[in-house]
Amino acid sequence: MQDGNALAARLDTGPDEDRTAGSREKGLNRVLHILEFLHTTQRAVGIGDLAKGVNAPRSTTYTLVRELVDAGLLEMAGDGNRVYFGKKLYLYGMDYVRGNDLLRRGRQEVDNLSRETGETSELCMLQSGRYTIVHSSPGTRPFRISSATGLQIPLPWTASGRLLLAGFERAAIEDMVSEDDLVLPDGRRLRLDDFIADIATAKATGHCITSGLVDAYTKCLAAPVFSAPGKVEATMCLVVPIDTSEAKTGELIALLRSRAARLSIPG
Amino acid sequence: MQDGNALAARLDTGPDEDRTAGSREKGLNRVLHILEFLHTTQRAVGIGDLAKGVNAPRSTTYTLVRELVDAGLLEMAGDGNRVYFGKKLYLYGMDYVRGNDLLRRGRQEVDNLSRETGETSELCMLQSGRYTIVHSSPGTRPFRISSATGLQIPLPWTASGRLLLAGFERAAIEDMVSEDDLVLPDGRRLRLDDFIADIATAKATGHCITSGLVDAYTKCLAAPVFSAPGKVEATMCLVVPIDTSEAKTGELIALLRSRAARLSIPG
DNA sequence: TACATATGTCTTTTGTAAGAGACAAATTGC
DNA sequence: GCAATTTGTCTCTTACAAAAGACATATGTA
Repeated sequence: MQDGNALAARLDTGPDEDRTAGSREKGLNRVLHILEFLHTTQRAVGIGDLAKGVNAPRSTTYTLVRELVDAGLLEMAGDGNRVYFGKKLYLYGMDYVRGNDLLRRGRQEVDNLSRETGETSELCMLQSGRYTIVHSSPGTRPFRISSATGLQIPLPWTASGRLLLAGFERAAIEDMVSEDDLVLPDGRRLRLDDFIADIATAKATGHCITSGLVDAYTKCLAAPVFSAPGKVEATMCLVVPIDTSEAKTGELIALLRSRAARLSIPG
Repeated sequence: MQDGNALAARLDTGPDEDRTAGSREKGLNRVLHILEFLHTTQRAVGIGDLAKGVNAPRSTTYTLVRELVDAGLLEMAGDGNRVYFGKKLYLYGMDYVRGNDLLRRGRQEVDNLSRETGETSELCMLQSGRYTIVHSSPGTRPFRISSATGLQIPLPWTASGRLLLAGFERAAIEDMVSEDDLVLPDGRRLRLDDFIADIATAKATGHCITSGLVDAYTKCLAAPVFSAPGKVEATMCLVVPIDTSEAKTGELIALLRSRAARLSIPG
């Protein structure tokens, strides 16, 4: 079977995830990798590069790409031998939005919030154990704090991450957080226990503030959106300069909390 | 979807093209059918029903659904045994929008147009040989003319359809239009030659108006968006009451044309 | 209470799709 | 000009995924 994979052998309990690529992968898996790869590149990619990128045989990649293009999930990009996401995915995505009150209203609230405050605002969710920026609206500051929609960031780097994990057991949290996730961009290393303590605090206070975690210049304020009592379904957050005054920060947190509460299912 | 329409084009060396569902279908095909099925239902579906809906074995369906849910393309809906589109599809869809100037700006223009005119406005494109409403913005009229985004309508029923086919040869048009497509909702039957003549007219005049085609109460005004000289990439259209005056119609057509021109690639 | 119909999981079989590799035709670069 | 690389298509083999079906619960309904 999995002969000599460099990674440590796992107890069979784990649904051992992300293998970069194996021999004779299932077609569907290859497709999932292709989509994920295009999501990370954020641009049209040549089929050859795509094959390299997902570590799949060229012949297989050609076949799959053709099928996906025929189905409309992918489209050939302008010059002719590059592919990117297709209209079908856009349509399915809109279906998702339509069927999802929280997302639809959340997008609206986020847009409002960033317009009112002038700060970058985001709607965040847990996406199969990963922190995901589902929608973001840039502030009006000259230095835009960029964070693309769909970006996946380690949970411990964010204020939202602390809130999103509020309902989980320690074991579940350990599963979702890898060793690497605890290392901040500047090299500092969080202790897992500290992180878990932060989560408890966030749960208790009903909001979370982190300073200078992903970068040295910003503070992140987050408030939870509940889908049921105690169940954090999403968070709204604001990204503000790290030197924002105490008073102003408090004001923003209050605003944020009230908006997030609006989105929550009453209960 | 390209399923068992009796009149599938046999131009290419189709080995054994698509049947509604054969035995031992490829997993990827099953997935494509599942997605398309969910798109038509527009709601969460039980796995059993899903299996019936796409005419796939239950065991296979369970397996595929689990994989898709794990991947985030589908999500289990609230009550527990229903599935619908997942966040990943939304994210990919947003990627598509981001990488597609025309769509991004087109959505904007459509929203503006319907706000300014009070009429329902739509952005339409050809989606693998099918007419597709890519974005629509409802007007302010009490009787909303509903037409969901992503809805697929036979090309001959629409004004946009006549413009979208402007660049194609007769043979290509015949391939895209089935006999059934020529039968209007009220039972009337268009002649293919008339339709093709309409297309030529639309191409020549640079816009198209149809009255009482899909229903007896509305008129549809459409203008082309060009991605290159002569190449119609999309259309913008307005849906107005059928008794809208000549003068008002002319006004709206002029507005529509100018907005569509804005979207076109200059050239 | 039985009786029927759905849900979810597993095991076994076999038809076939994924992959290796050869090939011609473009596209590069020197 | 001639190599070196990349692109797109095609053929053949076999590892393995799709399907059938048995099984153990639910859920419904007469």
